[in-house]
Amino acid sequence: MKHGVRNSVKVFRKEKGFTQDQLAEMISVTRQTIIAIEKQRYEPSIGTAIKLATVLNCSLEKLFWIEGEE
Amino acid sequence: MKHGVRNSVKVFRKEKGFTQDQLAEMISVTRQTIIAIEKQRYEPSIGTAIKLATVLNCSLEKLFWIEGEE
DNA sequence: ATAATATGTAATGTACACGTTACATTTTGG
DNA sequence: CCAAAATGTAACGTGTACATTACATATTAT
Repeated sequence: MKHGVRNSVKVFRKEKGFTQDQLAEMISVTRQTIIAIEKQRYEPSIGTAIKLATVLNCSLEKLFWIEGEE
Repeated sequence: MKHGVRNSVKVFRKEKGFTQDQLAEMISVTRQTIIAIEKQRYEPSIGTAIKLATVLNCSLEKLFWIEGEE
């Protein structure tokens, strides 16, 4: 299990009409971090995840889930 | 902000009557990881957080929050 | 008391989250 | 079209989540 966590950050970001750059700045990370998360290259810390859920105005459970438990 | 994320893992673990050892095994991490999380020494990945919320039978939002936003 | 069980601490190592910079490709609007 | 904006890729560095082992201190039960 390289990393079983999936997310729908890209979906919610587009829904809000944010660019990766904007989203990155809103939660104080770099655009690279947003890209990596959206591309499911790595799973964020709970801190980054909470910030994402907050600015994307959705629950952590809807944003992140373990593959196979959706 | 060393790490602004707080958690109530210890509270929920005790509520369920689990030992650190049991909890660790349930989510496939070492006891050290549980201790470090409970002692707020570091914030877990979203993957570890989801597993904790699952076995402790509570929402991520109740288990983890950003300090000052409780 | 004391033995078992649970919790904590400490040292060392590895993998990976995240930052920084730079450039390349794709998408969008005038 | 074409230029600007958005998205993606790559290389390298740093910090830290997490593993492993070993030992020390609390807590609980007999």
